[in-house]
Amino acid sequence: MRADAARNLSSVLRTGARLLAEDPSTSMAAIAAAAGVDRTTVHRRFANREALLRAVFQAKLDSAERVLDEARLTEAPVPVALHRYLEGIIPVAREWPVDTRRMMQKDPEASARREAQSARLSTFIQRACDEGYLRADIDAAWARAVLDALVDSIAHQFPAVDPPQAADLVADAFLRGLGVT
Amino acid sequence: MRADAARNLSSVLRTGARLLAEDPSTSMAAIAAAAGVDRTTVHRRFANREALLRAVFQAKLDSAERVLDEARLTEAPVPVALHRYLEGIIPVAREWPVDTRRMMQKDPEASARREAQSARLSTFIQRACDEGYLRADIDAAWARAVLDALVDSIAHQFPAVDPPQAADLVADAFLRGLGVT
DNA sequence: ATCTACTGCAACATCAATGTTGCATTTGAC
DNA sequence: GTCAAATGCAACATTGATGTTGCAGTAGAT
Repeated sequence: MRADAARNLSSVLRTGARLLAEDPSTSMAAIAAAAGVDRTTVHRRFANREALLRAVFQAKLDSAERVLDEARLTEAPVPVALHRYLEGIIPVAREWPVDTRRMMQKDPEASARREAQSARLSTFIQRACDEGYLRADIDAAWARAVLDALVDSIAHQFPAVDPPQAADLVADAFLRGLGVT
Repeated sequence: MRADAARNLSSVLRTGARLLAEDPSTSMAAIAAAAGVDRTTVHRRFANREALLRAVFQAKLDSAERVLDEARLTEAPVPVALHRYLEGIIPVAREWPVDTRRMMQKDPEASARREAQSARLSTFIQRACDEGYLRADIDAAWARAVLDALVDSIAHQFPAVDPPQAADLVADAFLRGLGVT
């Protein structure tokens, strides 16, 4: 039953993330039904609705953190790291489509983690500026926002584009749009 | 009192749009309180919560339609029309930050209007492709998504940037990112 | 000054979501 | 086969949001 429990928990989290992304006010009953488990089972795993949300956020943050680690944002050459980051983060955005910025306000711990990850990416963008991959007149914060927007767009509005091609599209639009080439 | 009523109604719509953008499940009580009117007054104006949402959407669609008209997307030169559209649509996005795509599912009439407006913009993007302002290998749907993403980003994450400068930033990133220049 | 429309306030009914508990049943581990 | 953990099911209490109504007060139009 250990295996069953783990499988169900994971299913609830993924289903919950999907439904909550479409409608943040989705009821726990709807999530439970979509995940194929009873409503009370969900309540036994997660004390509150907030606890469920926290678990979803944590799962997304875990995945994102792994991507940031493996992209080697501080060591690898900018174009290489950028592409590796994109190819990794786009599936994460698709699997956990919840908007972390909006929904984590009431979870200070998760917010702090998110801030830390955000800072890592901002540092990378700054490095791209410093090393001349972006035009000198480009504001780093704007560059950062553009990158996030492109990722969200390709991840959610073009789910059929596979990660490598999606990464190409985003990197191309980003480096051409704000870069020197 | 006609004047009072109209002013209060407008205030409720704007306040509601702002709160609903932050949290789509904001209660009518919270909206009424933020707008400085009694809860029952809101219920007297809008039969349902859905009616309130419809009114917000309609207000946004009205503003957006005016922008589309005045931009002369089919007649003016592409760069001119683009800039005029951006300078007009960014304030609209800021004043009505509600996400029309997600929240209008249950309002077929508003959805249809939104589709029509979306089609006008898509047609314009297609013209930009045909006239050589965008690279030949760029998918029109992707270009459209990029433009929307840039507008949302500058509108909501950089509220301090005034519309003309914001339009410059978006047009620059868009035309450089996907264009031939 | 009067009338009308609008508002705030209080009270009420309703409903959906949340969260809890007890019990029978299932299922994997040993 | 036995045991323990987990689940489904039904029932219940609680809470917050929604929507309604009656009444008194208020402000603008005439």
